[in-house]
Amino acid sequence: MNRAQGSDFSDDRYSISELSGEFDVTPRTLRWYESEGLLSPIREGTRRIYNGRDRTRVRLILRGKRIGFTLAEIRDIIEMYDAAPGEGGQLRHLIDRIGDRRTELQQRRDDIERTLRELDEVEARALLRLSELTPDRGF
Amino acid sequence: MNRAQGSDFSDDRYSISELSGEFDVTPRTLRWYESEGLLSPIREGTRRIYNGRDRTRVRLILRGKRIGFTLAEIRDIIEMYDAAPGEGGQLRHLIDRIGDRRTELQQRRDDIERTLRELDEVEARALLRLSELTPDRGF
DNA sequence: TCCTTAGTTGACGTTTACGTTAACGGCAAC
DNA sequence: GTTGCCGTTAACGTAAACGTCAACTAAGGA
Repeated sequence: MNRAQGSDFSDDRYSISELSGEFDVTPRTLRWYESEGLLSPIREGTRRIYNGRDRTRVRLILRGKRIGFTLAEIRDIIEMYDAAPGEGGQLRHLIDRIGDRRTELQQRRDDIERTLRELDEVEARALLRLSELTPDRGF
Repeated sequence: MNRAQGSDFSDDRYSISELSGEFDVTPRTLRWYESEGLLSPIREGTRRIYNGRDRTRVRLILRGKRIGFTLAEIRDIIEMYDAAPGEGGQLRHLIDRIGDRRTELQQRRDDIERTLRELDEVEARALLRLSELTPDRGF
């Protein structure tokens, strides 16, 4: 297997400014995510050291934000990602939670596609009016 | 054309409690949307009277919120919907704005689909572990 | 040794999108 | 005429997600 290359290796080391620089967020933001239980960098003395797993999580967090989830929801989703094997009841519960999130996500996706189609219409009308305004002189 | 039926008729009349009840938001929320320039019900004395157009807008607003837009962004989008015919420059500007929003929406949709696929994987692993836990006794 | 750089912990400030009283107005019913 | 009921404005409160200092520390160079 091919070392590094942005894959999720736990022994990669990033300072807070490296990681915040890479994702274009402030250090404050990463500290906030940590205080909300979304990241848990190890400490070296007093300083935070992030690893590849933290880096992956930051990516997931930012994607979650783009989708419109709150940090609490994002935490909930990420926790499902690395849920321990667990016993039967827990597994069934996990599967239920996944189902709920899937329903939400599908709803959002449908909302987005409806909006996209509406924008298509608005654009089509605008293009039509534009073509009426600037008659085609056949160049 | 077929009267009423929830279509966008401007002479439909709704009180604030009717409209808020229908969409399961509080009156305060509708007043807030008005203060932010998203709704503009007429007044009868001091009371607000909403019409079919307002009703449609509430639907659009709530959909925008589900997608994760702020009210300012939603206002921006809705304003594009009923942009006046306009002259050439304005039309071209409108078309640019539509392009920007489309890019955003597509990005969000992609984020959603990535997340959906990840949840599928998590679910598949959970189902597998579950099946290992509860051996199929062939009933 | 002193300086710079990078990082730390508070703690208060800010924006968004409402929630929550408070105090009042109008009108129909009793 | 007063009791509800629905509505109004005004104003302060709140949760989320950071921004923005301030004051301090620790490590590494010149």
